[in-house]
Amino acid sequence: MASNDKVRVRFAPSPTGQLHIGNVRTALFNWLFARQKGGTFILRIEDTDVERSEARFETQLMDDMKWLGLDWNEGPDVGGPYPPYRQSDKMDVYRGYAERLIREGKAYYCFCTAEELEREREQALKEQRQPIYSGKCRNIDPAEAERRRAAGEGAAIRLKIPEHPIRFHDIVRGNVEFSNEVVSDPIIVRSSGMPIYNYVVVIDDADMKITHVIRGDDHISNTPKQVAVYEALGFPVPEFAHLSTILGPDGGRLSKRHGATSVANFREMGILPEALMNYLALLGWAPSGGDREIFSKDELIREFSLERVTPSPAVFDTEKLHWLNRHYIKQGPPERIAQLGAEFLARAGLLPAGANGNVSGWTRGVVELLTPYVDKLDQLPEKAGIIFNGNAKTALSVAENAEVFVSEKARAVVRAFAAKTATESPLTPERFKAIMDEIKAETGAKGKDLFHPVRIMLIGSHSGPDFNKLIPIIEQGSQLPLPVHVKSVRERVTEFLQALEPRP
RNA sequence: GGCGCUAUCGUCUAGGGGUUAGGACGUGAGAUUCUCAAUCUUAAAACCCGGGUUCGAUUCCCGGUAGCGCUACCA
Repeated sequence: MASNDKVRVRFAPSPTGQLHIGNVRTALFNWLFARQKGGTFILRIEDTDVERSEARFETQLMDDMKWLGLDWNEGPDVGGPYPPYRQSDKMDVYRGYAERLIREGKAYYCFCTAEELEREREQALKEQRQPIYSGKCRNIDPAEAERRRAAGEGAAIRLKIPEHPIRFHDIVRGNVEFSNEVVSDPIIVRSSGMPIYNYVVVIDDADMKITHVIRGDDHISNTPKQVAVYEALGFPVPEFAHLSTILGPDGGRLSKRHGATSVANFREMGILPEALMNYLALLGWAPSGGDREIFSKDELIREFSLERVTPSPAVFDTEKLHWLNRHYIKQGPPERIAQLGAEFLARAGLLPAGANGNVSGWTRGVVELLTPYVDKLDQLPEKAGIIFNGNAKTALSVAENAEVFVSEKARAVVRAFAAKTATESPLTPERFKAIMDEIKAETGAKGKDLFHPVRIMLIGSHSGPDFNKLIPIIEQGSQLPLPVHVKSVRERVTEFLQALEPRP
């Protein structure tokens, strides 16, 4: 291909379900390639399977792509110079090309019924033969075929596969060759008149001047058929790049039984789009040197290269995705992370619903306090339990906690803390520190013996965030009108002491 | 069954005719912190098997094995 030819690539999903993680990875690689080359990224909807295609999936798919940050230059919603961008709107075009192929003797009508073909296939399998089409209708005289059709006989259209091996170049895998012995004349138009994927995909790619076909490697065995269509139609054959499959932990194709598999799933879990993009890019691609893991969108665009894409399948590693997500949660703009985190808290009923716009300083503080403890944002409400769900009895019912108070010293610490904070409302971190120092001196407790009892009293666990950050959050929260009341330090202390040492 | 694709730590990968085979996630240990998380340091951990080519193969070639895909009037 001439170097001045503009790169044109496409992502061509079928709107038959949620956007799968493997498919977005394909979309991402197409997009990165296009953006790097200053080319065009096209979105095309492949909905020739009317049985399974649904409009709602098409809308969601676009939303998911936008969320990830993938934008397209041409598509069903934005148009472009080679419309239509939805296959169902293009039936007459496919029909026209099919008629041309028939006229030129490169395709023929096949009158075999589905049942007949099924029987032939079974027979071939039983006899250990290649289950390919017999070619029975290949040599029917065109005039005869036309007559039978006119008489109302149903017929599909088949393409004649050439008598030579079919080879093509793949950027990821090198040269690939298929013997024509194993490729039977494929049906390109059903007897119902609906064209078949392997046929329309070629017409669309050719019509849209696609220069590089980047797609999943489940298409690799279909490629010879498609190359045959290109050649029959006299279209230039594009470059191919077949991306490996994404596997689940058990080595099987990543599917629902492995858990989250769609972009929507990850979004709902509170995976940041930049984390997902970064992770997906690393699944099958690595920069030279291979010693960097963190890539911003711009860095990916700059450094991505199809030549460096690995041909081998990759197991999806949720742990690594979480690691990247934690990284981006920590590194991301605090405003934005707080906003996103607040949405999850609001959804759980902990914050007023519709807290859109900018979140309050307090909410931001809550998110920042809890953020080091989560892999993904949907874990925030549970972690926020230390702020919203303080309950002394529950805390003491945990064996680990109860054990601490077997010690008289621990009880003394708690009593002293209660006495000293009785008049402190709100308690400040400075006063807290001073009080703890006093208790340390008075009771002789220090380190864990000093802090564990207090921590259990305040948040129901002996581990948790830094008191200096925690206490202001609790005290301020207790003053706020929230759907779930945040107990103040005073309330917590009183309640806890009552539970620990009930007094009439 | 046939055809195709693939094969480096548990996982993602870098590398490449001679290397202490590098990085990251995860795991173990240590440091730090009142604790946990985070952070930092550190350790263990890999070239699928068999032939061939070669002075020398993890690397190149062939075969095997395994995994995955295709083998549709699905996409």
